[in-house]
Order: sequence, then C-alpha cells, then structure tokens
Amino acid sequence: MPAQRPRPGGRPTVRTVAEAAGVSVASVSRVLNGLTTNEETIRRVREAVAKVGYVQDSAARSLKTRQTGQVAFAMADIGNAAYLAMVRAIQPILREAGYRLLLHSTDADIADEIEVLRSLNQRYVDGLIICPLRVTERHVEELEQAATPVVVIGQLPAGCPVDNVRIDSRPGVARAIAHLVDGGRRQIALINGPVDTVPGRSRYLGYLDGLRAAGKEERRELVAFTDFSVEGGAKAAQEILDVAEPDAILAANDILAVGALQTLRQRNLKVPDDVAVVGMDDTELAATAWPPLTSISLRAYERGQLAARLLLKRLADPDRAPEWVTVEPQLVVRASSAAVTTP
Amino acid sequence: MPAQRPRPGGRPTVRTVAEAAGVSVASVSRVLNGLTTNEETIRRVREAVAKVGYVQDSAARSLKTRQTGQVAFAMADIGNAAYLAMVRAIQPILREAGYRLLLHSTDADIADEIEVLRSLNQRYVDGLIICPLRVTERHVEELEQAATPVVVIGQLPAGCPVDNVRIDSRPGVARAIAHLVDGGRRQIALINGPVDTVPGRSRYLGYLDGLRAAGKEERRELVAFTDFSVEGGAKAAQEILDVAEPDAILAANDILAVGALQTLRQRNLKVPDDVAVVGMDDTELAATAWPPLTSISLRAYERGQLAARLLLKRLADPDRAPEWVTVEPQLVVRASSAAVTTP
DNA sequence: TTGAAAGCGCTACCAA
DNA sequence: TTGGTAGCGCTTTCAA
Repeated sequence: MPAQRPRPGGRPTVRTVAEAAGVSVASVSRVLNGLTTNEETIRRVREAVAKVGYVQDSAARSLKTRQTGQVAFAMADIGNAAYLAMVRAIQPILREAGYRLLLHSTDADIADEIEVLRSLNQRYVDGLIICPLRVTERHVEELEQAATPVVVIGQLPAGCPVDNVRIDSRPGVARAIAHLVDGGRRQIALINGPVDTVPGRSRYLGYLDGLRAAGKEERRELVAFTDFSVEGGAKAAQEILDVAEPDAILAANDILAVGALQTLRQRNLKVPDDVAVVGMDDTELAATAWPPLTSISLRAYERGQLAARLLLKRLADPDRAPEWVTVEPQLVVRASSAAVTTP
Repeated sequence: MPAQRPRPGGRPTVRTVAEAAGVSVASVSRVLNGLTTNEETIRRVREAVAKVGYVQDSAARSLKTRQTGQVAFAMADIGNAAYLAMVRAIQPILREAGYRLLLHSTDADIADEIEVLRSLNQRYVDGLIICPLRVTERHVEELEQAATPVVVIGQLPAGCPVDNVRIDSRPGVARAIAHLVDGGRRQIALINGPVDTVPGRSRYLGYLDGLRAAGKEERRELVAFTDFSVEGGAKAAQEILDVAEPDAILAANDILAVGALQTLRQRNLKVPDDVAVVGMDDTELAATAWPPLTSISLRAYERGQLAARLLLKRLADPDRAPEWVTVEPQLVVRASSAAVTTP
C-alpha cells in the first residue's frame, strides 16, 4: 500500500501546500504560475503557502520547464577593468529580467572557452554571453551548435549566425593620433600590448592609419610592445625615450599609460607640456591619474549592456535573425593631451 | 500502449546511451558516477556516450542528488575594488573544487541581502558567501535557518553559529596613525566614509585610539565625512584645509585619498613633504597613484580565499562546529607617507 | 475551473 | 555486478 507518507521533517512541497489548502497539486501549481484560477482557490493556496512556508524547488522546476533562470558570462579575467565594466552592465539588466548571473573566468585559455561552450548542453543556464580573446574555427563550430543562445562580444567571422556586439579600436586609435597631431604633436610613439591578438593588430593598424592621414612615416624606434602592466608600460617608455624624443605617447591600455607617466616623471618630462599621453579603455585609472589621462574608450559598459539586451531578445524569441551591433570607439579628452602652447 | 517513443530529434538521455550500449540505465548511471562496474561495461558505456554525444542534464541530476554544483557570492557592488578582490580570490578556489560561481549584487540594500538569504531554499545553490554591510537581527535570524551553508565575511554578533571571516580596521587605523606620528606628523586629519556603518565607526575609533596612544587630543576641524568618491575626497580635503593646517591626511579609502591628493596638488602642497597621505584597502589605485599611496590593507583577497575554503570545508562536513577566522589589517607603506625631513 | 496522472532525466534502492 | 523500478518536485496535458 503506497501510504501517504507524512514526511514529518521534510520541507514543504506542492503536495504539502495542496493538502493544507484542500486543493489539488495542479491547482497549487496554477496559482503559483499565475494561470487562470478561481479567486477563492488563489486565496486558499496563498494562505497555505504562507502557512507551511513553501518555496519552489528550482531543480524540479527546471527539469519540467527546461529553463533555469540563469545566464552565464564568460571572459578571460574579471580583474581586467574592461570585463569588470561589462559585468557591471550585464548584471542589473539580467537581474531586472529575473535571471541570475553566473561567472566564468577562463584565464585567457582558449581550451577553457571551448569547454564553456560545450558545457552549455548540461543545460545549467538559459544563455551565455562570451567575450573570446580570439575566435578560432573550433569556436565557430561550437557556437553554431551551442545548446543555448549565445551572444558574442568581439569580432566574429562573417556569416557566423550568432548575435554579436563588436567594436574596432582601429579608427579610435587613428582618431587619437589626429587629435595629437591637431594639438601640435610631431613625434608620436606607440606602446602596444601583445600583438598576436586581434585587438593588438587593430591598434597597430590604427596607428599607421593615423600617421598616414597626417602625412607621416612610421619610425620603428617609436613603437614598443609589452604586456599589460604598469611596469611593462614604464619599461617600454624608457626604451623609447632612450633612442628617440617623442612629444606624445599612445598606450594600448590605461595601465600602460600610467606606467609611461611614471617614467616621464622620473625623467623630468612634463605632461602634457613636453609629452602628451593617451591611454585606452577609459577606466577609473584614467580619471584618477595625474594628470588626468586622455583615453580611447572602447565602451565596455555599453557593449555589456547591448549584449545583455541582445540575449534577452533572443531568449524571448529564439527564431529571430542573428543581430550584429557595432559600437564606435570614443576619444575622451583630458589634461594629459592638451595642445602644445606655442613657445 | 506506452510505446517506446524513439524521440528522433531529442537530445540523448541515459536511455539513449543505455540502448546504444546494450546495458541498463542503471549501469549507465553507475559508470557516469564512477561506481563499481565491470571493465567491459565501462568501455561500452563510454563508447555509447561518445557516439550519441550524451551530456548529463544538470537539472535532473540536481533534483535527485539535491546538489547543484553552484555557490553564490553576495556583496553590495562588484564595482568596489574590495569586493572585486574577493571575487577574484573566491572564483578559482570554487572552480577548482568543481563549483560554478553565481554573483549577487545587492546594491547596498539590506532588504536585498535578506532576500538572498531567504532565496536559498529555492535550492539553486549549495552554499553562499555573503558580505553584509551591517548585520541586523533579521540577518541573524535568517542566517540561523538558512537552507544551505553560509559563510559571512564581516562582523557577526557573538554566538551566531555561522562560519565567519572577520577583520577589524580599528587597530589598522591606529597603527597608521602611529606610523605618521613616528614620521614626525603632528596634525593628522581624517577623511572618513559613511559613519553609520560598522566599518565607519571602527575607523573613527581607530583614529581616536591612534591619537590617544600618541598623547594627542582630537580636533574636530581635522575630521570630515563624505561618500566614497574622488570628488568626495577632494571636497573633504578642501574643507579641512580651509580651517586647519594638517601635515597628514588619513582617508577611509584609496578613492578618497586620490581625491585628497588632487586637492593638495591644486593648493601647491607637496606630498609627502608638506602633507602625508594614507589610504585604505590597498587597491591598484594606491600603487598607481602619484606619489604611490601608503595604504591600510584590509586583506580583501585573503578574506575571500578564507571564506571560500571555509565554505568548502562546511560543504564537505556539514556537522563541523562553526569556525571564526580573524584577519589582521596590514599597513603597506609607500612614498606618500615618508617621514618629514628635518629642515 | 478543477483533479488525476503522466513524466521531465536522473540516481539509488532492491532483488537477482 | 547487473537490471528493473520507484520517485526527486514540479508542470501540463486530459477529462470531468
């Protein structure tokens, strides 16, 4: 005999509520999900819920509905200010829509990124926003057969049928060069980050574009590469200053720019009087540095917002055509790049 | 007739695998979970899994096992560098242990914090690390009957049976004052953050402790309060400098300290020659500011690590006694507080 | 509008 | 060691 086990200590389930309210579990479920129900039934269920302290079990609900109410964001490293800005943008939008946010730090590991994509068919999230460092063929493959909607922040190969938010730093860098030239700068140095990445290449090309537009030639001794750190920026600036006399330095990152500022200070070069400095990403660091740093904003916050909204749209309508959104870089001018005062 | 529906397009389940391998679903489950099984069975199941492209459904698994493989971290605002440091510390530890990390930003809203605690009995996570702004009676109540293990980062009332990582900024501030006095400073100002919080009060008390230890009296005109922003710090410094001549400023936060640096620069006061400056939290900002900022480290990263480890221990053994860990603040000395050079 | 019942995909019990 | 099967807690037909 399948006796009605009273489950004395157990936490309440729909059954418990149904018994307390004197209705069926189906009715309880209907009330809980706001389906058409009699006023009286609603009242009784509500009371019973309060009385027994019932809370829905999300695993059981997910199993039935095939929805988790969760969304993941995957990026290389949340310590990076740009990714942090994205998280700050994404979180409130998802939360507002009733989703919980799950974080994946991939440590700049391509294999990890692929793994995140594959793991989607464990169905622990309803969707994913990913910010890949590079997009390999494997990425595209996995993206195409991902088990849930995915929004990519970054450059995607043409024809990849995935929602996408993109930005190209190239014109941003070119514009910054124009700004420096307009301000009377003649010898503009570039401190770039790693160049074997898509953004690294874009920045370099933007630099060349800018020089060309100003009718200038590239001078190899004005270009340095390094990793993204204050020390890296300081050292790169030293290398350049040892062999050349730039009157402006463009750095691939605010962190690098701060390093450059330190070197300039050590050498008693005044910013912006002797040397102008421009950073990139427009992070908090740019605003708090001294002098305040002109910076090329890559709109991380906006990109995060757009990606989150794109994902919500996709979740609401899985059949809509993939949408690609492009964001323009923006030059945020501060004191560090003021025009030279004619002597 | 309950015909064996072939589910042609459906994604593979244990059933699909069982059929492909010619074994029972029970055997599939056993292999998947590493329980004792025949070598041959293991092989066949593995092959079948690969062949049909099977992946476990996490909702179904959670429903049975009552475990989610997820842990949440709740804090006021991930934009705050201290919380960010905690996330960076917590994430790899949980990940290593096979847990996914869920993020809750409560926007410094007490009701939200309570809600997070209550929502635990939806069972969408196996545990929670929370960093409350204040701990009210409601908090304690909810903590005591939380549906999953919770680790609190912050001050908990004595007797609250919950794992806890704590730090008291008070002795840290007192030590910083001693450091300034040792460096020859006589008029030490305090720019505090909001004082109606536990940390705000602690900092003020630490300031008084420090003065007393040095045989000094508090002078009201040397103390200001403001919100945590660069502008707030700058303005507070102006107010103090308008009515007094401090030779040192202690700020409740690196952000505030940077604001103070800006004001000092405007007034042509040299740091550290004329005025020493000390910040708090020892964030990236302290290291990149000019001059590099002495800062009281509240060890956010370490606290995050400890909390994560405490939670893992609790998850492994729910019956162990609650553990309280205390972390000591640490003074990180940089150029901004160098001793006065005797004229 | 309601209740009975099927079953989401999985694990774990029990008997063989 | 294995397979049959009950059932985790919920939603959603289907008939009444």
